[in-house]
Amino acid sequence: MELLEILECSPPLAREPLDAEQAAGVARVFKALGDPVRLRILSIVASRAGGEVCVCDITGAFELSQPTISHHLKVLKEVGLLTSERRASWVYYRLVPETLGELSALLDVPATV
Amino acid sequence: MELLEILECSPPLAREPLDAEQAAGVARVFKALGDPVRLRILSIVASRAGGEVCVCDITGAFELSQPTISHHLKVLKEVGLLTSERRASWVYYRLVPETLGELSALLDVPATV
DNA sequence: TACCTATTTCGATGAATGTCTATACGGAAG
DNA sequence: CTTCCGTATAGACATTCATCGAAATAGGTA
Repeated sequence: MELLEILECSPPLAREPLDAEQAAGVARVFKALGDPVRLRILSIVASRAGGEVCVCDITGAFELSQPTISHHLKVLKEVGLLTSERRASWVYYRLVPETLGELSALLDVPATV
Repeated sequence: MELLEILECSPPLAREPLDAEQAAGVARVFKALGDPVRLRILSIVASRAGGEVCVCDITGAFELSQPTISHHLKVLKEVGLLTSERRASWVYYRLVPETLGELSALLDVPATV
């Protein structure tokens, strides 16, 4: 169930085929990345200097309703790409760099030669 | 329209936010990766020593109908992850390592420190 | 030309997804 | 305690997607 564990146990695509369970876990994460809005949200959070972004900062960057943004944040959080913390009235989202790093390693190609 | 070009022009997520056009292009590729069957197909092709895989070899690895496999191959090909070549009666699929490499770079995190 | 085989395309169906509006929750301030 | 602000959830709707069976296409062979 722990997606990060599945990612850690999955070999790079170029080394050996994924089994069904690994593929199912990895696919969940990529599916979360397969939406333009979520990609932009993730890049906003990932590139933020302090590492934290308030939800209100994100909703301001899109023409979408607040619940829609909240839904996308939830999806990114469920697959382990983001975490959230509430402080006072605001909720701050933060990147989980380990998850992103595992994905990057999974796709890495060992030099085309 | 060239997805590989879009990938090449898209900065790593951790460096700067994607604009709408970049996000749309990148999302198409990740969406293609967001299916367990396609991930397994891609890993089969990517890890194959000779670099080439016949469609008949792929269908044998799944419990799915042959047209379904063909559909997934088409999706992977449309986003630039695979290419195909016909020789005699058989079609051989091959990985496009540049596309995978661009994706890996996009997700790369510069060391969490 | 006709035939065989491997592959792709077509049409349909049930499930999943993105978006919205309306509502509920949680903390802060009068 | 009541009200307000920011955020999350619930329900609904239209669209997209994965899968299948059946039919069509393409290469090679004779």
